[in-house]
Amino acid sequence: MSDTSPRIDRPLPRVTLREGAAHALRQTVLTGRLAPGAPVVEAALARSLGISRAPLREAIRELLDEGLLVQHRAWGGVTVAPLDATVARELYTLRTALEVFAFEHVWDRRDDAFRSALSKSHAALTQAIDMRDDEASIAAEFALHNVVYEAAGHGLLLQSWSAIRGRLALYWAAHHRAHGRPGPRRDAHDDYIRHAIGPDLDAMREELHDHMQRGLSTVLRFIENRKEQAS
Amino acid sequence: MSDTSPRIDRPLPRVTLREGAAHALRQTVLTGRLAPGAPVVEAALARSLGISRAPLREAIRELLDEGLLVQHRAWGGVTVAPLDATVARELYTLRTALEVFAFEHVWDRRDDAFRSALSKSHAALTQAIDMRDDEASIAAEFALHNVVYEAAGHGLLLQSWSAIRGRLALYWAAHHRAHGRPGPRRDAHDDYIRHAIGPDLDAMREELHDHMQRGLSTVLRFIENRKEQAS
DNA sequence: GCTCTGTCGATTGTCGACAGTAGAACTTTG
DNA sequence: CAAAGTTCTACTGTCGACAATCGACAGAGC
Repeated sequence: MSDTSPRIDRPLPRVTLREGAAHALRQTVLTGRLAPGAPVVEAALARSLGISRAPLREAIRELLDEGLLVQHRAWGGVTVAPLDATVARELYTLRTALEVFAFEHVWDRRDDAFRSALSKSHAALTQAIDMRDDEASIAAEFALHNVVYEAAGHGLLLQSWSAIRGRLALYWAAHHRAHGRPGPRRDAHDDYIRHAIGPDLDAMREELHDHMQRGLSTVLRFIENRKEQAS
Repeated sequence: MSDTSPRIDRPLPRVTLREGAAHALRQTVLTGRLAPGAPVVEAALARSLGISRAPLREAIRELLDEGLLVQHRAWGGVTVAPLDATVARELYTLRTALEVFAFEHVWDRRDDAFRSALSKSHAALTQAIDMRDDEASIAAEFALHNVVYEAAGHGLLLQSWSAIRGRLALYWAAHHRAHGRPGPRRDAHDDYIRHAIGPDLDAMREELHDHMQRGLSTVLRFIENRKEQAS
């Protein structure tokens, strides 16, 4: 029983309107077309997407769980999550813990595929920075860290990381729009990669704390500037 | 401008059908009235709850995010999450990391209120075990660990813990129904409390790893027995 | 003038009905 | 009898309309 049909890598995603709406809404938030704090009105949004409110509501619930939208109480309406220094600090401290955990898990299982994926994504990040493509830089940085989380082979960890990643993207994207130069510095990940491939796990732990601390400082400075600019 | 109106403890909860349905469905899963692996059919459930499918669907999405339900693909139908040894291992390893993180955060801020809440919930747990009230034992153990997560004052951590807690409850509840004696051993948390109040953070870290390892072993044994019993 | 109350418009929460899909049951065909 | 094709059915995904709720505003009463 040979199959004459061409091999398909994976069944193409039967996309529902809810999934499409969630994706579109996510992009709208991350590109800032809906600014932090802006109200999200169901009827208007549904009309603009050309769908009914039912699937859109489910998509909104999805983004609420991701932390990109917030709802204060029932019938209160939902808004885009505002930028907040406390949340930013929590993002980076928890992210540090998760990434340390990821490295502890992957450490003894690091193979050539891991090292190659790491340096490959690092090269892509460097190139994106060189080309002054800020949006690509952000995506590349996510991809770089994603390599580690994927390699850990820990489903629950991956899920927790995803929950954080969404919020993080919100801050980076806002930063990106505010300045012309939003992406990470060109050499920001050199030490990170070096230690990630190296032999010393403790050194990697320390590097992670430093790396995150630097990232957090940048975000906090941005938030502070933004606040006094608003006043 | 003194307020003459009577003091109200808290604004009465404007509960929506979606919230009510989510709560009811969660209880149904955790009490095993819907066993792991069982299909969840919208129309039937909505009828039995006396509501329409729209709010129920949103409630189902909520439980999907909590990991209590799973959906393989669109139009595939959702089922109660099955018990799985790999997921159990992930639950306990990640939980260890989170709880270590929580203690690191709270360590220098431990005050009398913290210590009192801890010993209080420990007493409640011991009492529930003595009274052979298994359901109360589980609730009390959650409450005990919750004290730590709350005290850490880290919103994002609390959220990650909640995501894990739901799944954990699924395993504990199944274990609870299978055996007559499901709750933790009477002295299982003695060392935990002692170190949590004590001066040595490193000792607490080690105790956490041991504590979780013991819990994981119990759950894994249960899953294995369950599997061969099914065959 | 100030406070309270009733009303209105806008928005969210809910409903019943319809359309589309996947899998089971059945029929056909070699 | 087995394999492929064809209905059938139960279910999920989607829709438009209705009901409940909130915030703002205007008018009544003091």
